[in-house]
Amino acid sequence: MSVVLNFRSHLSDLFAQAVRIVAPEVTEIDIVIERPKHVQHGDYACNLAMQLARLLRKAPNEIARSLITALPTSHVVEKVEIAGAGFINIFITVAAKQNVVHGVLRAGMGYGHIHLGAGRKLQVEFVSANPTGPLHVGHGRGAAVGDCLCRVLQAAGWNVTREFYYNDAGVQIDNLAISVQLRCMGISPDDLSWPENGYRGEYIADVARAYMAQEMVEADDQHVQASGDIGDLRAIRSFSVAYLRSEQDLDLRAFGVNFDVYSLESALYTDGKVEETVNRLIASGYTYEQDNALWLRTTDFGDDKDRVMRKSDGSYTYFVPDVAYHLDKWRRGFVRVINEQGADHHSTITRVRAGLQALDAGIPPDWPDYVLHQMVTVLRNGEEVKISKRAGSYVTLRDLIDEVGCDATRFFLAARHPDSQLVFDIDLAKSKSNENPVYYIQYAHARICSVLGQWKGDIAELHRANVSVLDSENERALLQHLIDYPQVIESAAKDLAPHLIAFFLKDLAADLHGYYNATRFLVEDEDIKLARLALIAAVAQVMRNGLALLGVSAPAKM
RNA sequence: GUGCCCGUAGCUCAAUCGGAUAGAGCACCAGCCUUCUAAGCUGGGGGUUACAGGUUCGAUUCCUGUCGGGCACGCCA
Repeated sequence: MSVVLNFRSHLSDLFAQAVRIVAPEVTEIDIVIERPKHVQHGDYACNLAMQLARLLRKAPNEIARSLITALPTSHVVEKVEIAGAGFINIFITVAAKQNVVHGVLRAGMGYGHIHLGAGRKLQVEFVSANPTGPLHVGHGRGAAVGDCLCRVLQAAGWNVTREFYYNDAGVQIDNLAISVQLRCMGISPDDLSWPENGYRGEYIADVARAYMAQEMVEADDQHVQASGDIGDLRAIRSFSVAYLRSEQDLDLRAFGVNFDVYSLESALYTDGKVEETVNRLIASGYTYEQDNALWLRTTDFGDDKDRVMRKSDGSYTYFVPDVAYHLDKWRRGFVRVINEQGADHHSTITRVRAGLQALDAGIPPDWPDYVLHQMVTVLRNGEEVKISKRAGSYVTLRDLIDEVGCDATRFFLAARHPDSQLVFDIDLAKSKSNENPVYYIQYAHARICSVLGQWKGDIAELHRANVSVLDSENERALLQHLIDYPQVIESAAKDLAPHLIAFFLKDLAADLHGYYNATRFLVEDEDIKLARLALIAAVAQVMRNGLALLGVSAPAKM
């Protein structure tokens, strides 16, 4: 008897065959196999009969009966029932469910990996903070969501590239260079001569000190030696950018986020890609000159007004290198690109897509994809920590990692739907108590490790456990969770919603704690003992796999 | 004013391309440690899914409007 690990796709296949017999004229129909909320509705449910009712002009119940008759037999199906308005409820045999324990133990770290992406090239661009200051909580959310998304998509079979884009060529960088230069000259933001657009944060003084001390900084691909020459704005500029990039890289590394590719806006200029993009846009006929500037008719592609490409001073707006950058992504062969950004950048979506359409390069109109996360507010001692752009003060990612820890910070930032505003309660994230979901999950894993450690047996023995004795309510619930795990990865990957992993793990941990309290594992009966240990070993494996997707550790002891 | 996102238990949040009786945690109440980690478990109360319509077998989910919160509306990024 073969072990079926993915019941949903197995059932989907069975129903597809049934449809070919019952309604051969219907060729295009989505077969939805869902998990009912209530146990009396079986393990899986199919609404096919209701979907077909209108097409076939027959009563759903009648269609359901025909479908069941036409359904090929399967050793994993215990029985099927018609219920409600025409749902077909499917009950899986207990033996098939119990076998998932062996499936998980055999697959190990690979359990839950699916082939949705089929090895296709996908790129996620995230964080992409300007090198003008330290990363703050908002960037942290982008880093956590983006990185977890990458891990989920990899588990779903995509060939994922993590990419960071530095806007190191615009007006903001000029402001940065001037701010550092002023600090080098001993002028502070309190001074009346401090420019309106200057950066006021204390970190600017750190950059200035390092520059004056002729320090050397390394940022990924470059080494920059400070000359200490106050008059050399270009030198100050490149040193400042390298310095802040290097700081950001350290923060990200401490956060467990590693990028495969760093792209620099400045490189798009030096490589001629910006110029090429401009020429192509002009050639496409969507541009025009007005008010001494060059415009792109983005309104032809759904924008609410046309956008300036080349300013009256001759330089380009940020949006031109953005288009050039995305054309480059397309040429690098990414079938799918996902840009994870703060929602305050949402207006760029229409613009970038419009620019790409104007290129007439065969790029799909809805390419690239976007995941936008909403704002993060930070709570300390029950009060909101206000950010002050004027004073340049805010809660940095580094502060959070130092104070709260990497695990809790990642979990809190990734465990909510990106679309909803997030309140980061520092005291809650720090608390080592039952209020903290991170520890709740990790504790479940540690408890299992502790039991397995006291057993002192060889894990390989568990592969031979007779799992047919696993039939209590707690055991059934845990088996079902193990079975659901690959499906959760599929949902998270399809919906670009990594927070689903966190909720799954909370549920799994709750069931494990319940089981732990209700059951003794190290009992006399060898069969029962091995079966129970095999089950919790499989649970621990899935917890490790799931936590790995969040980038959160799975400690064996707490 | 226009566009996008959000509105679910007192609080923080879920809800499987529209599915069957909307779920967790916290807080509150009552219990469980001489037995594998009590950072845990068991039970209890708590809802007109902001509001009003519409679409259909069926709506927290889709559409329209109203109210409330956030963000964006630059030749900044």
